[in-house]
Amino acid sequence: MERHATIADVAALAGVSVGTASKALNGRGSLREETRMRVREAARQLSFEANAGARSLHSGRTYTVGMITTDTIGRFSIPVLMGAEDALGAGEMSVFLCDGRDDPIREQYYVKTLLSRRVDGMIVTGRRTEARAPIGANLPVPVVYAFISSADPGDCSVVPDEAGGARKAVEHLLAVGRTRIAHITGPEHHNSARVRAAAATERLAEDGLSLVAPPLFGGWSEVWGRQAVGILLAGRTEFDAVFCGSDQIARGVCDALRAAGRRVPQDVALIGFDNWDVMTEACQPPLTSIDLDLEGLGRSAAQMLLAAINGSPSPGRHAHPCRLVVRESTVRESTTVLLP
Amino acid sequence: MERHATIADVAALAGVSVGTASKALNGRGSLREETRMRVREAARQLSFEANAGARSLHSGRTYTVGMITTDTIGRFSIPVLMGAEDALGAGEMSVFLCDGRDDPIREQYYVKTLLSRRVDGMIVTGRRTEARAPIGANLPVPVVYAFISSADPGDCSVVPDEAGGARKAVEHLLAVGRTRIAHITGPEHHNSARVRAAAATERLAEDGLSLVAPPLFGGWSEVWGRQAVGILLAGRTEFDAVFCGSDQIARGVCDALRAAGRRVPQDVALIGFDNWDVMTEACQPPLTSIDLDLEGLGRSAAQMLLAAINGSPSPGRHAHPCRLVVRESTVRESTTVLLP
DNA sequence: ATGAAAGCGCTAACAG
DNA sequence: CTGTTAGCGCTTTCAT
Repeated sequence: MERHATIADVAALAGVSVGTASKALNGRGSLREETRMRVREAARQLSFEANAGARSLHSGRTYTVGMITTDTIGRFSIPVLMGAEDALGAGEMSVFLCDGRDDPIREQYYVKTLLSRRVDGMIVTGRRTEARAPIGANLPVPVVYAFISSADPGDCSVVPDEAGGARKAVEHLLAVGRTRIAHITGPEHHNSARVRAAAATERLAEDGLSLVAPPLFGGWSEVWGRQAVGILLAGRTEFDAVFCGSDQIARGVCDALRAAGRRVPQDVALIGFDNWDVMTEACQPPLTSIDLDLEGLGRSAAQMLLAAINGSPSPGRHAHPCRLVVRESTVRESTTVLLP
Repeated sequence: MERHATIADVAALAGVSVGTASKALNGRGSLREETRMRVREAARQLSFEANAGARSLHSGRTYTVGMITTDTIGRFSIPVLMGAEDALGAGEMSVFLCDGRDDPIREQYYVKTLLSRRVDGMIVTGRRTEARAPIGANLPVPVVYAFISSADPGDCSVVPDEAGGARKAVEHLLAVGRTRIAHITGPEHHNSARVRAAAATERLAEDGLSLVAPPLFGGWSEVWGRQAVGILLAGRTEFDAVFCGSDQIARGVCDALRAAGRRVPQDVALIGFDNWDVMTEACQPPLTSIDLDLEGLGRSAAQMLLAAINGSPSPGRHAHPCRLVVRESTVRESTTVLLP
């Protein structure tokens, strides 16, 4: 295990001063081409990599951003994280990852750590779309909230347009000729469940319609989806479509409907939410769903952060549009189609 | 947005020299308690956080490790990552995350980036358990491979004991009285599929038994699980248990068996692999599975890295044991039981 | 075109 | 007990 070479080692090997070596390596100043090459060769030979910490003492920048997940890293934070990593990587920035584990103490510890490492900015993300307390007041670096949002309306937050997504779901069901729509979703204390239910109701009202029954709030799981169908069938309500708050619920609904002898989509059109491949593909038939475009959201958040770092912040709450992805649970024989 | 305060600012505000301020803040040297408090108070007032980069110029350490995923971050790398983050966090270390995206160029770029940032060590992980080319030769910092392994047997790799896991699965089926066991698994070109199939076969042979049919290689999906049951039923082979290479396959198998009128577990005992909650919980009945303990694996890898950083490397390949998790797909009416 | 020297923020000797 | 000084690795004037 070799030691790290310093620029002094390189200079010595090339027979020049450190100042010259620095210029040669960074393409500054005016040097003889021959000298430049000699230094470059020495650096290569020693596997020299400039010490970023020392370097940032001058530039004041670290080309690093911190990413804090408030709760545990999971299915929702990953795509956000990847999208952000993508956009930041293009800007030659690295990402520090910090897993908050729903622990405010841990979170504050990480904020301090990131600040001491002089990150150029921070992205805060999490599993729920609920607004949360700002991660700190008057921080010396810009912060962007992605997926979750900050309770301070002056902070920059990028959130999925869940209401818009729910409206798209309803519009699609209407477009394929369904009017007797039921809604099965997650726990009422989840912001997402409430927002989506409200938006669906509202969109139906615009066409003079309403849900065939009040929204069924429960859990986000397949098990709940199956139970909910039981409840729906036990009531005498007729329905020709079900809009579900998650793909897992939809999958459960689908299985239960089939077990009860109802065909999807002929008798009942079915649409989920999240566009989670594991569920949409395994569902019989494949499931139409609403995609949150989390990767795009993460990318967008990162771009706003980069802009803020460069002096052009985008304060406020930014809604990132959802996408409808049509599959056979709403339209027979369709090949998969993406609509904007 | 305030600027970062320097220790000079703190010293000035407290009316002492920077040297004294440094000692006060780090608890070194001998200072009057009053002075120490005065400096601390000044630091607090200015929200001073020592510049980690400048600090590491002296210590030579950054208290940072880099984590590179060879392929994209996903369901398998997350728990590894979290386990590692856990163990490293306890050692006051931060994690740099780099997403390799299966691109060797990208990967090498990240290795350089991490080295220039003077990480104290690196963890390399990925989605497949296959051995991969070392990430670099003769690097100046220790490297541990987690989940995946390095092709160089001298490198430190921590991998799940998949063969042991497959043996546990078979032993459990034998323990609940099944002897006519089928095996449905992923693509044959996947190392995991081959290893698990071979180990299952071998374990049966130790009891003078064999699989009722050659392993059915296909995909890792539910769809393939359902298809495979069709194949199995079309042949005239009798079977009283199915060991599946993944939980998704098992879930598909379960659905198809039920559709064919076979009861799980009465007619056919069913066991999966991965212990992925989404599948094991939604399966009817809940699915017995083999848990790779990826979080423990990540933790273990991180501990080895910490040890290596402190001068005690653990070269070679280390197998991390799998755990059997019993649910109702193999045992009726059981509450969930964990076996070692 | 090149070298010498100052300084980024911090710590650690060494004086006083 | 406290201040001064040197130096970590690098960049950037300013001389030469």
